Amino acid sequence: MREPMTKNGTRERVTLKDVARLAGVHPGTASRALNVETRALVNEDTAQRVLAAAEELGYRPNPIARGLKTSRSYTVGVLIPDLTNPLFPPIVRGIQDRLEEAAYTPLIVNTDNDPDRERADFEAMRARQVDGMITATARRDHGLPPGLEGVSLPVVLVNRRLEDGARPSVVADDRMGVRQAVQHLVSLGHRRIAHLAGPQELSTGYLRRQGFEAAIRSAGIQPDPELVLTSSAFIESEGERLCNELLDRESGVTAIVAGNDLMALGCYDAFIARGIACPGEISVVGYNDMPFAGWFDPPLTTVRLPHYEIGSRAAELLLEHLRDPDAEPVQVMLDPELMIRGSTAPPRFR
Amino acid sequence: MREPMTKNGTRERVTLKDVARLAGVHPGTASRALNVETRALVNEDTAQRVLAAAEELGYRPNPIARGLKTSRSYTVGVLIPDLTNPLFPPIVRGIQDRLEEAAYTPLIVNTDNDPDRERADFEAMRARQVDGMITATARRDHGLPPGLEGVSLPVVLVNRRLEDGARPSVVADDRMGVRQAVQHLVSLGHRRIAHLAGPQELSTGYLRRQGFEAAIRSAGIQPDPELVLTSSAFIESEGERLCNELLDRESGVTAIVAGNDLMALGCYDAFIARGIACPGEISVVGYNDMPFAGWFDPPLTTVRLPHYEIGSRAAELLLEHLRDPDAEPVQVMLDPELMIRGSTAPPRFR
DNA sequence: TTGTACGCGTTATCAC
DNA sequence: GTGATAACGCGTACAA
Repeated sequence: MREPMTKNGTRERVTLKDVARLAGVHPGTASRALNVETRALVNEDTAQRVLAAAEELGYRPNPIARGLKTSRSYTVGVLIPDLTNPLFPPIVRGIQDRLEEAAYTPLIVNTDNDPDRERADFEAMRARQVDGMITATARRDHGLPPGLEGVSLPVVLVNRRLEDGARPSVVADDRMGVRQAVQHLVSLGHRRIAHLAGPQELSTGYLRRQGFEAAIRSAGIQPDPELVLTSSAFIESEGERLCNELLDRESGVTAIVAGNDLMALGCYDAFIARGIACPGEISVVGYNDMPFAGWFDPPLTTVRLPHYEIGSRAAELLLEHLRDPDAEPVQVMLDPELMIRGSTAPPRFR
Repeated sequence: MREPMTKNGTRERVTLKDVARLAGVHPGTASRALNVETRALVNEDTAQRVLAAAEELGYRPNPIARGLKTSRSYTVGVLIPDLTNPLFPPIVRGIQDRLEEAAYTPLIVNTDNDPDRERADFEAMRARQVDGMITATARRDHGLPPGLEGVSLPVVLVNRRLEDGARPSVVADDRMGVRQAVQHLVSLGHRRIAHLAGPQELSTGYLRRQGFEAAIRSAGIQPDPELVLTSSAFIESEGERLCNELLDRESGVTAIVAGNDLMALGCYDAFIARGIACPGEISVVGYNDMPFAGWFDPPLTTVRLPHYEIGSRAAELLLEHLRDPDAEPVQVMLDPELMIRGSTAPPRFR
């Protein structure tokens, strides 16, 4: 396996031309032989010669040059709020793995949920000639940053869908997830169930609240506006604040459906400070099943989302859209699963 | 702000040629005017005309074409084992944030610690003309995948350093971290301290074991080979397995330094199964301070690494190297910090 | 100071 | 079935 070397020992990058020369054919022919799409156009024997030559030289096509010609970059922009939020790594992993199969490379940026930054990132990705975008940001807007709604670039939405179904999207069924949580609590005997909702400008915060209210009604329980509090962010401190507010009202709550796991942890904080036993005196359900939620004290009952699959399906939709830009935008909705652990128990009637 | 539109409403991509035509100059001149480096070569007036034209058309240079010419992509490859390992997101975040400031884009790939895959990814990145690489894989090899050691591409190592200091690197001081853990246990009164080491082919596993043995000796404790067990992976089940093995030996251990937090959790598993109280009967220290380690039962005493800073410093080193390829490779070592929580206590002498 | 011409590595469109 | 050639968008010697 000889490879061309320079004096300093570094491998020169071997180009199509080198392969063609070694195979004794024209570069154009080599290109056709190497490309699966066009291999049929070339003689079987010569094709094999070219392939062998490419193998021997360790030839790797240059995607840059290819992109210049095809006006495709084989690159996909991925907009996520924050990689250190444990929600997103599995989603990103799903995206990457699926994309990689198709020889696409993801360009990942963190927007920190800042619309301005999202806009800037979006432009930057466009400048980099991305073939499409996957946005895992969850603001309840048009899917694209303000002012860019009309841009004709394949975009797949994650965690969010458009009312008019104008863009393909992959979401988990938040209504169903919350319903499972509520039904679980109801089956344990709870009737005074509260919801600490996430921010209503995020689709997740909004839908889970909707789902909560619907589930309460369909359980035959009289909805009580006092029992639904809304946070300004999906964070622990907000969960603690709202939980304290709720407990101050002495409304007889026996169970809480938190907007997500972090807010559930905030409830734990409040319980400890007040000396309330969980699940003895009050039950809590989280949302997301973040890593190691089963190791908390008590182990957290929560709703698990198929994060990895959400990512891989999103990549899949984008790839389909790239193949056939005129295809109908598909809306995928995946089922969540309730993980019953130690933070929920029958209510203790006082 | 008019932009050329096609019938279907999509913006055409505007090229240098369009700008030149509108400004009434030759594309070459437009190129010089647009490029900050060469703007001095062009008449002030014409430069302004070109800039105005570019602005009006919303011109964005095509990095693909530029890269083909300059063989620079303003792109950096980032090799990490697995994004869903909670260790890496903050590191990646640090890398991204710093790189973004310098208008570089990271290309992130997961190697799953598979040398073959790492090699393929590395080649793919090279094909994409990355200007440099950051590898956060921790195998104790040459820094580059086997067979690629001689490649002349700026590379910064994370979590690993070369004996000869041939590549810039950023690491946390594993020896110091383990020493802090051991000293903490010794100051609590422990003398029979065990170490469940990580895989020895990973630099982290290796160095922590070294650090443990050194710390034990400098604490004036007679080293006991019986008390050092080595795992095949940094995972919970391995921690459990080794912990059971250790306890079976009835060696009078009162404290364990686990190779990382997951292995510490494995110890928890073993304790629960055997009805052993932690920290009452035996203490455990983890490593990494993974997210929410303080929420475990008991809250885990562990060694915190400056993950974000590790990432940003690595990016910094790479950027410096890109600016001045002949600069001496810098080795950065950052200090860890012991987080004392609830899994450690004085030994109960039996 | 500006225009010309060429090349980067690849693919597409012609002839042959 | 294969070779020749142009073109993708840009940067840069070189000439003017």
